[in-house]
Amino acid sequence: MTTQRLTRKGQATRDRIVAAAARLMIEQGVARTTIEDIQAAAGVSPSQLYHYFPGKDALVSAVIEQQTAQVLEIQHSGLGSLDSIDSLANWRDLMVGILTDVQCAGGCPLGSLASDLSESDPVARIQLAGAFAQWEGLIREGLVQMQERGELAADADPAELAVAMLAAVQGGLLLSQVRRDPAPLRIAVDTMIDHLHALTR
Amino acid sequence: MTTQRLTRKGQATRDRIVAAAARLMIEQGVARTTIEDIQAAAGVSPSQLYHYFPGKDALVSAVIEQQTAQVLEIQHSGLGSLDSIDSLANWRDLMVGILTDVQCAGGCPLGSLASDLSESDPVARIQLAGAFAQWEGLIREGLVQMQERGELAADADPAELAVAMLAAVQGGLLLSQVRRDPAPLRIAVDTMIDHLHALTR
DNA sequence: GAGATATTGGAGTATCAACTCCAAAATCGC
DNA sequence: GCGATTTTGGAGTTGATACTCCAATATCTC
Repeated sequence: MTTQRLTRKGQATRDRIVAAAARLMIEQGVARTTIEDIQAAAGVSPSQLYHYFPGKDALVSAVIEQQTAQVLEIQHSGLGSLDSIDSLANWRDLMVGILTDVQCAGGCPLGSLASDLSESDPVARIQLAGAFAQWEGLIREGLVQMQERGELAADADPAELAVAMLAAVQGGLLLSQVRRDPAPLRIAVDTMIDHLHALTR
Repeated sequence: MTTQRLTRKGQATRDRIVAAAARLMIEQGVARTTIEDIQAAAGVSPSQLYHYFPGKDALVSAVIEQQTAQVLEIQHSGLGSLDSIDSLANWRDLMVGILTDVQCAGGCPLGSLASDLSESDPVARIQLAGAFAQWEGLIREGLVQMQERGELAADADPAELAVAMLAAVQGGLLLSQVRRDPAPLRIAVDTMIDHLHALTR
């Protein structure tokens, strides 16, 4: 009902604010990102920002929502046709490529926010737990499909393997971020792919 | 030379400050931790804190140094006798136990600091990269020993496996922190142990 | 195109956080 | 014990930050 109270121009302004906030919060952390930074980056005045968001918390929530959608979208485009070891390799290349494009800066948007907010914002923590659950679900479904097609051993546990794969992605991204080198992500994911491959025999 | 200018009492005060700063910075993030918070937690006055540290940056550096030593110490006690798949299982239990003790709060001290500081403090990033390199080296050496004893396939690559294992630990800790559930860490590390086990055949 | 509503500009405020200063007290070497 | 040095107390300063307010303007609906 309140959704339609936004004009086209208003929606554009709101989007611009969220995009600027996301970039800054992920890049330098939520606490280090000031409202003034966001205003400058989005090119808006204080009254504009507070017209669309009651405060910083609401902005954080909007950023998490937007980043969740974006990450799941990318995952979907990479995992959409997950039906073989080869497609997993493509998926790895997709992530390594994105990471290389940004010179390994920022790590995983969701991972960074999770590490940043888990202990200081319980609401955000739960929101992020949901995001990871969706991501994990996407991976699990792919593995189940592989299993149904006989490309994965029948006694393998897709649920556990999905958790391990997501952990490899997150841990690999963190190590790559710290070292400014895409190798850790590539190695971590490759090792998990090898593991799946071994389970196929 | 300046090292001996610290009295026993002074050393105790300094240690108290670092311990308080470490707890707060890891728990709620560096930027959210104020000097005043640290003063209160350590029971010291502003002049005391600034007597031992020129500013917040120096305090961050001291915290990283202390946490690195502590994590490597724990790893050493768990990895010291790394000579079999069984000892890896004990190592996993050690980490899961520690995580459970703190109700999955905080994640990995080094991982939290790395995610927090990588983009905003280049000096800290390099310091943390060194810490992870040491940790990785510890794991790698264990795997090399296993390989020499024939408990790991000769064509396995201990260097890559060590990176993958560390990524599994970091990713598992992050997911466990977000979900407040030790299972992801356990599953991620177990999956890597399974992988090593498979490579033994 | 007129009126209701959404959007915007920009000055202002109260609070908080990092850091300073100087003098008093405790500690150490001899 | 005495002098040099380290350690401590606590008030104060400067700047930043989240958020407010109100009037002016643009945009939609009909």
